[in-house]
Amino acid sequence: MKKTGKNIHSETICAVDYAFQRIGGKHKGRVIYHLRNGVRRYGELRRLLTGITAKMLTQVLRELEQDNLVTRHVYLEVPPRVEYQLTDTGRELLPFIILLSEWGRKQMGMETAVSC
Amino acid sequence: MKKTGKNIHSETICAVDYAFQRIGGKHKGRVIYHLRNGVRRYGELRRLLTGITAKMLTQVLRELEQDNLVTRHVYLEVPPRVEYQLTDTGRELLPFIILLSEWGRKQMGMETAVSC
DNA sequence: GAATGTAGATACCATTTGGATACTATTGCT
DNA sequence: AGCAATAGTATCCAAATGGTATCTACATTC
Repeated sequence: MKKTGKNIHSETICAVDYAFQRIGGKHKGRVIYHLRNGVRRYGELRRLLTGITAKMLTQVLRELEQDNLVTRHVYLEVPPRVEYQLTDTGRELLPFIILLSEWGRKQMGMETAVSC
Repeated sequence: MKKTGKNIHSETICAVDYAFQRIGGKHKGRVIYHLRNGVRRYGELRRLLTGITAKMLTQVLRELEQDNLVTRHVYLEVPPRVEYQLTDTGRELLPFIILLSEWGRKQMGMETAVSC
C-alpha cells in the first residue's frame, strides 16, 4: 500500500507521458518483451530476466496487472503455479517494444547485441 | 558530474534495456516528441513541456546530448540563445514515440487526450 | 541606476525506486 | 524426519530521481 495519492497515472494529460508511465521503469519493457510469445510462469520469467530480484519481478508484474497489460492466472497446486500472459492491450505494445529493441540492437553495435 | 561509475549505460546486454536507458526517464520521451518538427530553443521547450523545471529540462537535454540524440547549438549572443535539434539517431526514434503517443491517446480515452 | 530576459548553475531536500537478505506455506520425495 | 521446489513476503537499506529556491552574466530597456 503506497501511502495515498498519485499511484495510478494521476492526472496525466500528455499521451507520451501517459504511455511512459505505463511501460517506463527499469524492467517493464523487458518483462513485456519476454511475454511476447505467450504464457510464462513466474519462475521462467525470473530465469529469463537476469539481474532482476524476486521482489522487483513481483512488483513489476503486479503493476502491469493493475494496468491491464498482463493477466495473472493462479493454479491452486502445490508447489504453486502462476502464469502470466499479455492482455490484448499489452499485446498492442509489442510492435513498439520489438522495434525499440531493434533500434537498441542497432545502436549497440552488433557484437555486443543480445536479444535479451 | 554524477559521482563516478555507470553513468553511460554501463554494460547492458539487453537491447530492450539499453533502449529504455536511452529514452526512459520521466521526461525524455516528451522532449524528443517536442523536437519532432525541428529546432527548438531552450525557452520554447520549457514553455511546451508544462510541469518541467529548468533543472530537469537542462539535465534531460544534457543526457540526450551525451547520448547523441540531440545537438546543442549555442549562439554567443546576449541574451543567450541555445537551440536544440534531434540528431539522425534521435530522429530514428520518432516513429516509436509517435506510435507510443497514439497508443497512449487511445488508452486514455479520446476525451482527456491531449497531444501534449 | 535599476529592472528585464535568457539560459543556465548550484546547493539542499524529499520522494521514489531498486536491491540484499531472510522468511513462509505446502506437498512430495527420500 | 529432513529437504527440495514454487511463488512469493517482509524488512531494512542504498541509490537514483525529481523538486525548490537562490544565484550568475551581460546587454538592452525604462
